[in-house]
Amino acid sequence: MSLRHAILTALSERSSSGFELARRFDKSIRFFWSATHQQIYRELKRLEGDGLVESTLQPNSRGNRKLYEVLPQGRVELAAWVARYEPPRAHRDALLVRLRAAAFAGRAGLLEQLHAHHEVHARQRAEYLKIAEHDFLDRELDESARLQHLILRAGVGLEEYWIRWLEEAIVELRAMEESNEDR
Amino acid sequence: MSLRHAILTALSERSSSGFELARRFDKSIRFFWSATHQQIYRELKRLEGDGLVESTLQPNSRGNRKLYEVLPQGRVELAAWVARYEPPRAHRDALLVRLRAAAFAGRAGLLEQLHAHHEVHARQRAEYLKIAEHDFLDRELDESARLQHLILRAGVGLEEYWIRWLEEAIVELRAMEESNEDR
DNA sequence: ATTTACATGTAAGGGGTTACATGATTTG
DNA sequence: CAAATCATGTAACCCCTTACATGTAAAT
Repeated sequence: MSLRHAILTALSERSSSGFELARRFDKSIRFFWSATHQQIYRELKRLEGDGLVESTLQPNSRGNRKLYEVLPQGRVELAAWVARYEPPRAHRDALLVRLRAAAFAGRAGLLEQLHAHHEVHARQRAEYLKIAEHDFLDRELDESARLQHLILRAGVGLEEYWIRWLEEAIVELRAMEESNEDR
Repeated sequence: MSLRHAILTALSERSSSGFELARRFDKSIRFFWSATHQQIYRELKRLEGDGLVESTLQPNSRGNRKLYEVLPQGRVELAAWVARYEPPRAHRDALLVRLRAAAFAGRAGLLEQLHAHHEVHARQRAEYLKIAEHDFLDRELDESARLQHLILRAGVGLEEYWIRWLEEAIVELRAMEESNEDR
C-alpha cells in the first residue's frame, strides 16, 4: 500500500492535480517509488472515496484540472503508516537471473547487457548528483531538507554500488570469453 | 516474465517437483528472484501448457509428487530470453517513502525501523558469507560456479551497502532527535 | 496414533504495466 | 489551424500476496 502513502506525502508537500503529481513522481519521487499516471489517477480516486483527500475542479484550467488536497484524516493515516514497521522487500533482479541461466543458456549478449546497465546507472548517478549540487550544497538545511538529502544519498550510493559491481562483472565475463577463445 | 525463466533455470540445474522448487527458491534463488509456492505451481502449469516443461507423476512418493523437466523448447526459450535486453527495474523502497513522509507525519518509530532493517541486512549478509565460505572457498571454480559466485558477491555487496547507509541514517536521525530535545 | 514434513492446489484481492481513448488549451 | 502540451480517464492483462483447503508418507 505504499503508493497510497507516497501520494499522500507528495500531496502534503504540495497540493496538485493528478497530472502534476505524475510529473513530480517522474522527476523526484520515482527515485524510491515509481508510478505511472494510470496508477496515480486510480489511487487518487480511491483516496477520495476513503475520505483521505479532497478534490476541487479548477475552473479556467485546461482539461478540467482537479486539485487534490490532503484532508485531516489523510494526515492521520499517513502518520500511522510511517510509524508502522514493514520488513524490507526482497530484491528482484532479472539480470542476475540471466547470469545464473547463462550456465545453461549461454552468455550470448550478456556482456552488452552489463554495459547497458552500467550506462543506465551512471546516468542515474549523474542525475542525482546534479540535484544534490543544486538543492543541498552550501545551504543551511532544515529537517525536511536533511531527510531528503539522506534519501538522495541512498540513491547515489546505490547507483555507485551497482556501477562498481557491473565493472567487476564485466571483467569477469571478459575473462570467460577469452579463456573460451583459447580452446 | 522473469519468474518463468527463473524456474526454467532452476529446473535446468536440477529437475524437481514444485515443492522442491519452492524450497530451492527459498534457499538460494530468492536472493535475486523470490517466489511463493503458489506462484511456482501456477507458473509450472503454464510452462507445461506452453510445452516448455514436462511433468511425470512419481509413484510411491508422498502426496502425488510430480517431477518437472525442461523440454528442448524450454531450453530454446531460456536462451532467447537470456539474450534479450531488459532495462533495470525501478527501485521501490517503502522505508525511503517513510523518511520523506516524516517531514509531515513525524519521526515516531522511524529510528526503531532503521535498526530493524539494519538487523535484517546484517543477517542476510551473514547468510551470504556462510554460503560463500562453504561453496566458493579454496575450490577450482568452473564457469557455472564463477557466475554463481559473481551473483553472490552482488548480494553481499548490496547488503553491505544498505548496512552502511542505515548506519549513516541512524546517526542523522539521532542528531535530529537530540537537537529537538534541546529546545 | 499423532505429529511433522512433504506435496499440491483454489480463491480473492491488490498492485503494476501497456494500450487505447478523449478532450482542452496554449503555442507557433 | 495545426501541433504540442496539459489533463483525465477506461480496459485488459499479468504478477504478487495472503488466506484457505486438502491429502500423503515418514517419524516418534
